[in-house]
Order: sequence, then structure tokens, then C-alpha cells
Amino acid sequence: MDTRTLCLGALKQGPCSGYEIRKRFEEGPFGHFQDISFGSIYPALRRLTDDGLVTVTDQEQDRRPDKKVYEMTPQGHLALARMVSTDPASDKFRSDLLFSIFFADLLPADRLAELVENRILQHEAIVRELSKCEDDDGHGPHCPTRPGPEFVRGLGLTIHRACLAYYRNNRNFLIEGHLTDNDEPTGGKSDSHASDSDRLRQPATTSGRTT
Amino acid sequence: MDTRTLCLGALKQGPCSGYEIRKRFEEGPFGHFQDISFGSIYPALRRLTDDGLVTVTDQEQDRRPDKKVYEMTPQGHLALARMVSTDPASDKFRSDLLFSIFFADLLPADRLAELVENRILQHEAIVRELSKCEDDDGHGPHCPTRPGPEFVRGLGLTIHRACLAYYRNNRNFLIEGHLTDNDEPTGGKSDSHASDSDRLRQPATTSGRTT
DNA sequence: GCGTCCATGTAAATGGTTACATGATTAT
DNA sequence: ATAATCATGTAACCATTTACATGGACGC
Repeated sequence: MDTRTLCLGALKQGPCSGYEIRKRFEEGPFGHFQDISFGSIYPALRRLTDDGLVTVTDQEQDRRPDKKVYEMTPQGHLALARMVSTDPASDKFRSDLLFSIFFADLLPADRLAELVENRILQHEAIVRELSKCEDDDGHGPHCPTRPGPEFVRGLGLTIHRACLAYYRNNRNFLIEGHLTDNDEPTGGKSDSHASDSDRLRQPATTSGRTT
Repeated sequence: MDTRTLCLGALKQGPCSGYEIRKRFEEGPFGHFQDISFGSIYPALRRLTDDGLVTVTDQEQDRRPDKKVYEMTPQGHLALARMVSTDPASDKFRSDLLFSIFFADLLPADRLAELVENRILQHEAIVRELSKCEDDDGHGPHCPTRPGPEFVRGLGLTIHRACLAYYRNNRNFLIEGHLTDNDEPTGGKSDSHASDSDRLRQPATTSGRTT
């Protein structure tokens, strides 16, 4: 999605400034699958204004810099509706970590372990954040939540929980299966530990309710 | 990862041409978490050659255009090892589909259903592809597989299976919970169907072996 | 005949990140 | 004091995608 549409999406949750749009992407419910920065937000807002999809209102503030509050016009709402209905570009997932892990045998065992541990911590943090079921969609407390945001949040949780479980279950497979240059592949003594760590585990495919 | 490192990664699986590098990213084991196109590959190979990280050999072919076969130098191997050991940039996941679904109430129910169905088909295709356990890492048949590629492939499978299950279990929640403008939110008759579709389901967190 | 695969490469256009410039307030 | 938060905006830089240019072989 181009930045303009992304801005409209943020604005859909209520009028706000460019600065606040970024916060909505950093902390809000979009953050886990879209990303923008100031350098693209401000020019986008400019264009949206020129095209009549949003309006600006200068707002003076006490002890704060003035801000420009942007608000969607009816055309803006239409444009957003049009955009979300077009065929979406395929998901893009880029992971340098997976690239590194693919070449696990090129890096020292402790470094590999460190990378994996860090990733586990990151997934834990994200799961924690997505778990606090706050009404993050900006429609005040306890509106009957629309299914869209709920569905998206739930999918995020599912993915990160699945990754977390996978990393926890299989890090030993990775790290213990990681033969350093000094190890004899044929194994002399430290052999026959056909333990947990020699097979990949996959989460069960059954799915129960956990609300 | 910059394209140069990505090319080295592809070349690590054996010497090949720029054209074949792209194929390794399209079909090979990297494809699901990294992406490159010709426009970036050829300049990258140029720079790698200039920097002495790869060598080129012109190779004439029968009934085919000549090709340039690139091969890593010792420095190239070192450079790759150095790169995979540096702190990886955080994963980037961009999904226009999730953005659209977030605003599910802005698009017609049938369009929403179509988008979800398509995504289910895509996940099914990917799961199928990752499931055929071919020794995709280019080291010939039945080498004792290195843990890196195995781990990465397993994680890909886990993620896509989790997504697939989630979409299947919760599409009704999304689509039936999707009130069109004509529906009365207070519900007159078609009420009290507190069925499957009014709650989100999450896969069980238990994990068993499926080899 | 038309499309696709093979194969390399360049150039233009696109779009985004990073850094810079500015500056008050508040918290540590 | 120092850093972070609030707040907007521009410009330089970077990288990537897309389109173009070229052309033979092969299958339908």
C-alpha cells in the first residue's frame, strides 16, 4: 500500500496530525504489518490535501508546538474504500535472521544461540503486546468491536505464538546439530544421544478454542 | 540484507549465472523470506566481481545464449560468513491484505470472502511446496541435511500452516460478523445464532511431533 | 504465429529512509 | 545537564522495480 492510503487508514480512526499518524503505526494495530516514517508521511498528507481527500486545520496548543490536524473528507472515505477493495499485493516477508540461520554452519555456535535467543525475546514481547486486548482501534471503550481489527489482531497473535513455540521447540535441533569444524562428523564418544534435539518438531495441527 | 550478500548466499549453493540466482530465489529455499530481481542482481554481481568476492567465467552453450557463471572466491566465503554474523535487521512483514481486512466493514461481503478464499489458496500452495521435502539446498541427493535449511523450512511450514488454520477457522467470524448497511444491528429475527462464527479461535498452544 | 524460456544488461521512474534544521517543554 | 517528547518539513541518498533493448530455441 502506498503511504497515502496508509495515512487514510490511520485517519479513519479519527482526525489527527502527521506526528500522531506515525504513532498509530508504531503502537497501534497496524504496526505489525505496515510501516511508515515521517519522511513519507508529510509529503503524503500534502498530496492528500491537494487532492481533496483530507482537510487540514491548524491547531494551537498550550506548551506544545502547533499541530495540523488532518481529517478525511467524504472523497477520502471513498478513496480508502476503493483501495481496500482492489487486489492486494502479495504479502512481503523479509527476514535477515532466517537468512543467517540458513547459513548456521557459517557462524559460531554461541553467536547462533544468541541470535535465536534474541528472536525468542522479541516474539515474547510482541505476543505480550498483542495479548493485552485493549480496544486499540480508537473507537472508545467497549464499542462492540468490529470483526476486522479483531481478526487481524488474532492472526498476529497466532503467527507470533507459532513462531515462539517453534523456536523454543527446535533451537536445540539447530544449535546442537551445529557441528563446529573441530567435531568429527562420525562421532567418537559424544554419540548416541538421539534425544530431543535431533528432530524437528511441528506444532499440532488441531485447533481448539482459547478465546 | 543487501543484494550483494543475497547473491553470495545463492552462490554458496554452487556456481551459477545471474539468471539462475533469480531462480534460486524464486523457487529455492530462500524464496519465502527474501526477494530480488534482475535489476538488482546484475549490478550486484558486477560489484562483487570488482571487489574480488566472486569470479566470472564465460560459458558458451548449445542452442542457448552464452552465460556468465559466477563463483565465490575465498574472500567471498569470508564476506558471507561475516555478514550472517552481524546483527540482523528486524524482520519486515508487509501485508496489504491484512490492511484490507482491518477495514473489512468498508468492502462488500462477497469481495471480502473472495479475498480470504484467495489467501487460503495461496497458503495451501505454499504449504504444499514446502512439504515436498526435496533436498532443495543444492547439495545433491541425500546429504545429511544441514540443520540451517531444515530449520528454516520447518519454520516456514509452521507459519503457513498456522495461518491456514486460522483463516479456515475464523473466516466465518469475519464474514458473518460483517454487517452490511442494510442489516439492523439490533437484530430482529435472524438472531440468537450464537454459533461458531461469533468467536475467534486460536490454535492450541500444545505442540506434538509430526516429524 | 505467439508465448515462454533462456540470458544479459541499462535507464528511467518510483518510493522510501536517513539526516538535517528548528525549537519549546518536561522528565531524569 | 541530558534526553526524550512533541511537532513539521526538506533534501540528499539509496535501493528497487519496471520497462526497454536484444535475440535464438522450442512448444503449441
